[in-house]
Amino acid sequence: MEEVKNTEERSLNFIEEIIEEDLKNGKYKQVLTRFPPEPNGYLHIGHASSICLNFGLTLKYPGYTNLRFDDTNPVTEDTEYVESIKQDINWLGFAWQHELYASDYFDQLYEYAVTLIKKGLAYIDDSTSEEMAAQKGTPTEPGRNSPYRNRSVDENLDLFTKMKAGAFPDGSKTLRARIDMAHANMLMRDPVLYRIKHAHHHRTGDKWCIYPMYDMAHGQSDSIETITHSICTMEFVPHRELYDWLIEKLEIYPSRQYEFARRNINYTVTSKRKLLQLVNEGYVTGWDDPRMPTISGLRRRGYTPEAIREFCERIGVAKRENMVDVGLLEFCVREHLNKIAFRRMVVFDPVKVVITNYVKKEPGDGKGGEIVSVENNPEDVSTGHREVTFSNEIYIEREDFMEVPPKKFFRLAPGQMVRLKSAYIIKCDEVIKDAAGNITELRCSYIPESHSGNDTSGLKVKGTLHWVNAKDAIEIEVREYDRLFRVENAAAEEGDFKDYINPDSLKTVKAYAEPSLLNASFKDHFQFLRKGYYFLDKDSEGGDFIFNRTVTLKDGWKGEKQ
RNA sequence: UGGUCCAUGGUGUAAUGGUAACACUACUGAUUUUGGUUCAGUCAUUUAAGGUUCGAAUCCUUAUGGACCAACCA
Repeated sequence: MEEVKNTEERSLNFIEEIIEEDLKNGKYKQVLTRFPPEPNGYLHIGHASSICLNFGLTLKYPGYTNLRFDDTNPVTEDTEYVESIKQDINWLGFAWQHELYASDYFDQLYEYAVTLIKKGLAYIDDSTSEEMAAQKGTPTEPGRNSPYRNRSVDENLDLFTKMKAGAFPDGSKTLRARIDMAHANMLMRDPVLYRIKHAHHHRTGDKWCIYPMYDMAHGQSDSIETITHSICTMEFVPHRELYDWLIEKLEIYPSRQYEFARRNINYTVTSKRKLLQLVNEGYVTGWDDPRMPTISGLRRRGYTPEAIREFCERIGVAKRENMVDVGLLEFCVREHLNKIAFRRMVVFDPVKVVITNYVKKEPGDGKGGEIVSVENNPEDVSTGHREVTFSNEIYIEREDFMEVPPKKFFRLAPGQMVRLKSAYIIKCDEVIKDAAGNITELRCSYIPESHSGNDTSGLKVKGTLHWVNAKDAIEIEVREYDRLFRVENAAAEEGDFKDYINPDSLKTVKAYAEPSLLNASFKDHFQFLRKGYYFLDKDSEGGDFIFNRTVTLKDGWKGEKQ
């Protein structure tokens, strides 16, 4: 008898609940969302959450998602950012329905402003920003009306036309909504709708010298595109009242705004302002520095879109303050990379091992040695095997040998045996040191019957080491990255957040690798056995091979602590 | 001292008035030719106090704690 399949449906997040309700009661037939970045910086892991949410929703429900650049502030925006944002969204695996810009709507937005003026709901204010701030009041005290608040509709229309025509200098006038200077919501105290900026816009060039503010553009753009669910982060909650007010007064399509809590991740910062500082002040090499939490940084570091999407899925969507452990992101990337990464052997800090009783001459290269076969990925047998040369001189990791080993040291030590991955079991017979007492060489003997795959020695060893053949190992550069900050939440610490940067976030080392790494490409992710996951860096060129450490392997060994 | 939003293990989410669930982390143990992977197990009376109810994480009240709001930024 077949058991009833217990397909435990993943529970819905609060936005999905709203959508399912809207769909069920016929409020909408399809769901339209938008991802609205401002092209003034690169996308980061926090944006990935929003991207996965917005695009994910319309993959799950009928409808589509627009990409809309919120480009209403020409002085900070640039096409470089537009290009990087498009690339990052694509790389994450999402496709937008329409590529749009708030600046596409500047003419319409201007008409909306005129409508408000005609309705007596907006006026031209000559107050300076300081005067305006003084009039604004505080959260606990009401504000005062601007002396320009009661200009006639005709005068306002005339002034606004002249503003558009360029008759006034920057900052000399604004268009303000006429709402209520005593409103409990500070944003409703006659917010600025348009300001004068004689600045070149990345799309509209010099056509405009007045630009709408966020509140005058965002909801209206949503409305023009008939976005049904306009999803943003919690800091926009107070804006919702203004969002709704403008839609109501303008009598346009009623898009609705919903807010969720932005995701904070420990040991990093996700604020475009702070990330820009790190870039501009040289703390990192660029927006795509592998230490950056940007999508481009993560990509360069070796993260995969699958891992990032899985991460966003796992952290979910909610409204409460949060601080996600970066360990979860690392788990997600290890989980994916474990399935797809090619295993390779690389020795970082080599110590030479001479196998004194090894006399094989094959395969006849004159140096002695043989070829062993090593699986490319034990998690995926379809990836097959590769050939690696073995000889009487190899390198192993210096830390894999201890002259006086602690209790559960399963690696090499005098008189102790270990297996060399996919090759033989060896035993350490003698330790050679230089005058200063540094170990320069380990003399070992191997067990001829212990060849991997057809071991008849009957020996059982606890440890298996990675190694490279000293006679053909290639030299590579490895960039070992660690968390960018020493503290979980640098932004919340005393003083400048940059004081908490981890000075050891990058260590560049030389390492010795098996020659198969010469074929590495940007399509491949690697696991350097017993070390971590690595990805070719774009700085590699000519004969240079540079690898970024994506993440270490989980290390279950407690070390020497007894 | 105004308004708004939020409060469930160390972390992130679930439970939609009916036995607090899942994942990550951590710690045990098993398996392993990666101290990886895999597998098994351990870790909370839901911020507090009242109330409604046969029954409350869920509804109500109060308190407490946190976040956000006074750019011509978004």
